[in-house]
Amino acid sequence: MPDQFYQDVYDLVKLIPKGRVCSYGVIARALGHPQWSRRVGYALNQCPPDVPAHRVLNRKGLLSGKHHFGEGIMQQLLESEGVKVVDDQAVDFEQLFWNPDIEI
DNA sequence: TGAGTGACTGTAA
DNA sequence: CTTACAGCCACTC
Repeated sequence: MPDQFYQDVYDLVKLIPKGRVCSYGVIARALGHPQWSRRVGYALNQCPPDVPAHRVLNRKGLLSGKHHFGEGIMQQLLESEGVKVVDDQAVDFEQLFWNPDIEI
């Protein structure tokens, strides 16, 4: 049976604008489950090709999932979209942050 | 069934 | 401001 939460995660991540970033907890909260952040990570672990999971970071702006993308792939994707990454962290993370509750 | 692990977060110090 | 701890859910062995 399809997992609706996973689908909702994918749909929301697809809505993240190019060059913007978001966090697992915010996505979980936007879907009505503030404490399912770890589940969001598992959902993104399925990693469908049409889901820009590289725009999803942890709350510190750290590229938690870079290891799952491959060596340097996640950072390279972010850099190509204009998001500068230094020491596995997004520069101006707060400024680039995309809040689905407000900008949806 | 229970223990361990992980792409997390909020709060306390 | 950073670091440390506890809580949270799902999956695997």
